Amino acid sequence: MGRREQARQDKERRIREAALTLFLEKGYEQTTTKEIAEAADVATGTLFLYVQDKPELLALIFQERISAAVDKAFARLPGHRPLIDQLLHVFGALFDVYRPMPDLAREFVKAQFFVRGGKMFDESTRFRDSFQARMIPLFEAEQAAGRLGTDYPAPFVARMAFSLYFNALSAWLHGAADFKTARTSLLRSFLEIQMRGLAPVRKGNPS
Amino acid sequence: MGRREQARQDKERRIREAALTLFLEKGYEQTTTKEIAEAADVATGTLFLYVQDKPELLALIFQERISAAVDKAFARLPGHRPLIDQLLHVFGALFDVYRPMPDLAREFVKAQFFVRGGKMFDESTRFRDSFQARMIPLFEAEQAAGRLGTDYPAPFVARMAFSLYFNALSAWLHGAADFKTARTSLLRSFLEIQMRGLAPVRKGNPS
Amino acid sequence: MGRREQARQDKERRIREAALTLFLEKGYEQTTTKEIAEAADVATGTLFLYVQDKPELLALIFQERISAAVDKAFARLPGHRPLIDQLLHVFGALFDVYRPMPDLAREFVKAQFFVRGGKMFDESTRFRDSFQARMIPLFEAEQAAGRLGTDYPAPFVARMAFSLYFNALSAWLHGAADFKTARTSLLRSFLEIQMRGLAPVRKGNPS
Amino acid sequence: MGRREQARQDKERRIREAALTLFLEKGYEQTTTKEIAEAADVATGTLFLYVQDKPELLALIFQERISAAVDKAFARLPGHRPLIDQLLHVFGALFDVYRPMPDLAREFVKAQFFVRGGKMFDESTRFRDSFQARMIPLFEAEQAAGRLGTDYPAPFVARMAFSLYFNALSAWLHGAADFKTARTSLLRSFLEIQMRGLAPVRKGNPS
DNA sequence: TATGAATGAGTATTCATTCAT
DNA sequence: TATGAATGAATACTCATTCAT
Repeated sequence: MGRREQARQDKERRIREAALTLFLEKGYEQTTTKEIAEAADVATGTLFLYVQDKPELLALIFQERISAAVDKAFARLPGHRPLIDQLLHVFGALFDVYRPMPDLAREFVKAQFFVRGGKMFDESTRFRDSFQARMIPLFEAEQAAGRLGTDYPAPFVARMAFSLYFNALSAWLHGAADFKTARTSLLRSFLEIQMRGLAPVRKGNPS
Repeated sequence: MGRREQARQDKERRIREAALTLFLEKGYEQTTTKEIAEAADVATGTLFLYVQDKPELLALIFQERISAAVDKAFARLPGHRPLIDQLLHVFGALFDVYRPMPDLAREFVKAQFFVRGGKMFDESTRFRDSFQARMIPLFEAEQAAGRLGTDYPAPFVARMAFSLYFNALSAWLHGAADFKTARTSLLRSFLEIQMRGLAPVRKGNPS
Repeated sequence: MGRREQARQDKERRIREAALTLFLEKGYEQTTTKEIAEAADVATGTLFLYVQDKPELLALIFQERISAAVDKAFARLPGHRPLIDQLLHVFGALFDVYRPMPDLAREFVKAQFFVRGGKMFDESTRFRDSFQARMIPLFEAEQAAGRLGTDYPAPFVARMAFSLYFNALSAWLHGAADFKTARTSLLRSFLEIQMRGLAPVRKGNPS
Repeated sequence: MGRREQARQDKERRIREAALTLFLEKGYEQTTTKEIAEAADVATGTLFLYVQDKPELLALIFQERISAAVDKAFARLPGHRPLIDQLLHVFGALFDVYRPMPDLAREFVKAQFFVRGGKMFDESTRFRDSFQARMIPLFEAEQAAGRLGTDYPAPFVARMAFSLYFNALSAWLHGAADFKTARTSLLRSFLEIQMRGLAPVRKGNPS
């Protein structure tokens, strides 16, 4: 029971590590699946029992990190601080996952963004959905506290926030902004404007 | 003089038309440059006197349409209506360019978005810049009229607006929203929120 | 006792049926042994306890049918009719086995005809031999009755007849003749000529 | 003018020779197209400007030889001798083409016999047709001379003769008969029987 | 008998692009 | 300008078969 499963997990770990090492060393395109299999000490065919195709190796690498980062970010959420800081805290955690490997990150984002259909598309959709789902309560709480208007439903708000994060991330990945600018000022400005735009309409507002 | 130039333009037109026809018929990847050359009735090598590489054929197809659409959109700008309607008018014109060929549009966006360096990257950057430059006056006018705050400079505002447009477009291209929803309600909501978030802080506002 | 054996036969039947179904549905090459195993509800490895390799699945399908058809054909041999009708009766039975699945038949014939060595080659040789052996008495009887010359030994005659059958079959399988033409007129003509060519030299024949 | 064409023919020759050499050295399957290209001193891609696929390299090798052999055989036809000797003369020429390279011949025959559609299928059909067409006059002459019956049209007779040749050839290629037996006695017997079977019905024959 | 995870061989072919003419 | 023959890089992935359990 444990034996079989353990062997499996061990193999997957070796594959993941070999892929990461080689991708960082030689770049994604320059690395062949055969090399990865060799480095992981499995047969070429075995690799494809663990992933469906090469791009999925990227997913294998990032999804684990992203999951962990998101879990940690939500666990340590600075709930006493303004919403915008909480958002920056969470999105910043994502930025930090990508930071050490911008080239690979670009490949990963590209693969997720432009591949249609397939396991990877599904997983990326699932991630986005679940991520947004975890943000919704934050917006709902803000609405309940009267600090956020209710003209737009919380899910829509979450989605837009994610879009803004994605734009800031892209700006960095494509060289339009350096990491710090993108992660801090660009993202913050985007979210500030969004939050302001969603502020509740004050009663008795002099027109 | 005109003779030479005319022949040249005629060839380019044939190439552009052949490329479009074949791309729509068989898809971008499935179409070979040789086929396009044949359909355009030029030699294989001649094709590359008119474009630098295959992706540039996509650009050839879209840039012309986009330029025309943008020029027309700005020429017919409904200046008397609220800014948001003007923005929707302009961005909507871009949506309409892509509408008849979503698959090709996805390829084009992908090529522009994820290719780094090269003529195409430059042109795409130039387009974005010039497009945003044409929007800046709109925002400046709005600021001058006191309908838009000055916390954020107009260029930044224009850039964010473009990002929101791009997100709405992507939502359609990736099947997250149908065309009408993306072009109309999604884009409008995004921009509404942005505009509200950028509203000037009213003086004498009771805090 | 019966239990074990019955289970075995049941599995083989399931494998045979799954293979046939899938081969007809998707074609021989397009069907994987894994799919067959799944459809037969056995493990991938189990399949290879029942056949040695993939081509043998073809044999499994055809040999059963062919054996039955040949047995039946010889059992119902129209012994009172001319030899040529008896031959057509027997060869026709083979044609009828292949008729419902020409594509698969082509694969089978190819595998038998061009694979050298191996179990399948042996079985195919054995089949041909035994089949010809069953025909030999027919020719011998004809010779004994003085209706067939004795210049060529009956085994040789049987072999040539089989060759002619094979040619007619091939003509159909390769599209040079439709089924009916191949099975009826082509085969009949071939055999008629052969039989005439083997007619006994009449004594006292005026030269 | 001659320059271009000459270069082309030279390249084709080099490819053909390289292919033959390597096929004989290492076997058809064991030889890679890349090796052939290298040996012929052309780029890998260039190879495929001269043939459509690997099997066609076989055709390139054999068709030239076969054409030459057939032309020569018909040119030196022993017209004064019995038809059967003329047939053996022609078919024997084909046997002799294959003799020095039985393994390659088997591959070639297989490729021709079992590939459906494509350039090779067409060429093989064309060859068979044209070959049979050249034999037809022989049979017609025989019919005109009253040495061959007219029950079966000459084209059909030619076709059957070809079938018999093919069977004898196959017998050799598959090890059922050695070369000499197949080429001489097997083929001769087949044709003798056929010719006798097609002998004219003698008038005034006592029934 | 049965399982099913693991193996690993194995290369023809395309096609964007160039460059000698 | 135009031609079109020539170039050559470049690898992910399948799947029949095996074998440790």
